[in-house]
Amino acid sequence: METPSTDPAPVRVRGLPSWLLTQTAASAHRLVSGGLGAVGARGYHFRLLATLDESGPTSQAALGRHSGIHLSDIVATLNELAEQDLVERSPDPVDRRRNVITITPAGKRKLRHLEKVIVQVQDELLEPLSNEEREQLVRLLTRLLDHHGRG
Amino acid sequence: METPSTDPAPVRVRGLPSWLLTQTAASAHRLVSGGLGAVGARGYHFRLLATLDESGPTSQAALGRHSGIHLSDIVATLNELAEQDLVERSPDPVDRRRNVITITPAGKRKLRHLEKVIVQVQDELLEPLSNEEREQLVRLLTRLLDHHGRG
DNA sequence: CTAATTTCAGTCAAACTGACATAC
DNA sequence: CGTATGTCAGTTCGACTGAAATTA
Repeated sequence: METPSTDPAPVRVRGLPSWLLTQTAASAHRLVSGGLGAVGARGYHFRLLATLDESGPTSQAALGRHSGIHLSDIVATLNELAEQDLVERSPDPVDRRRNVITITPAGKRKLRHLEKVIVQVQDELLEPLSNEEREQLVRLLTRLLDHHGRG
Repeated sequence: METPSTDPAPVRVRGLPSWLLTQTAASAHRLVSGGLGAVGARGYHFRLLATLDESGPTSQAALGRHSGIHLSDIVATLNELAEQDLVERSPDPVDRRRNVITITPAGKRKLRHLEKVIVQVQDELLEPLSNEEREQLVRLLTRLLDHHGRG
């Protein structure tokens, strides 16, 4: 129920980059989930709304390519967003396989709200680091991400 | 099935530390899972065996405190490890609530094997970074982890 | 025919919750 | 009594798989 008050891990584990990454990611996930959950959203909702807002109306397949979210999850997440009238699904007249997904005004409002939450969470997450250190971390992680994910 | 060949994320998302962390952690998890999965293990197995090897025979509750794994997951993971004779569960004579968990010789052999796998994976994970950068990353993540996780 | 798009029905690992029986 | 321990059954989120139907 509550945080146990002891060692995070054995020596052979706690120095491992992969462990440090997954653990700090778990912290980040706790913070993000907490923040978004407090306003009835979760990570995929934010990521999809942000992707959609940036790309303009698109197909679900394109949404998948631009968000890094799997197509099957796109379908499910869009169902949830559409139910709240944050996005609109309409058939594409020029290609009848496709749906055109559009973010609604309510969706844009929600997105702006979620963005505020997310920004606050970043600050909580990075609290112990100076500005230079934060930038350093972002640069290092970006390099790792650029390298993998083209695999 | 295969990697989509496009943008990882929209601008408002791809600079977020929380997103970078969870995505690099996902890469790390893919690599670790792949490596461990190839020898029939997963993260909890390695972490528990390592914790156990370091602490010597202990109770499950202590194991939970020292590994950062939830008690309920400890139970399930120990069931799996015991089934493969990598650990032994025996009742504690001085406190009959407790089980004393001991790593077996086979468990130690397995642990040594898993360690090799894990070390290789670290190198794959950090490939694009210099040694100094790797140390930097480890320091920054450790600071974050020390800060959070104390509640 | 092949290829792209959407949908559905799953799996999986990790983290976590709540309840319960037992023993200290 | 309250607290610690072990067990079980369950959820959540994110990532992922496989298959099917439709249309280009």
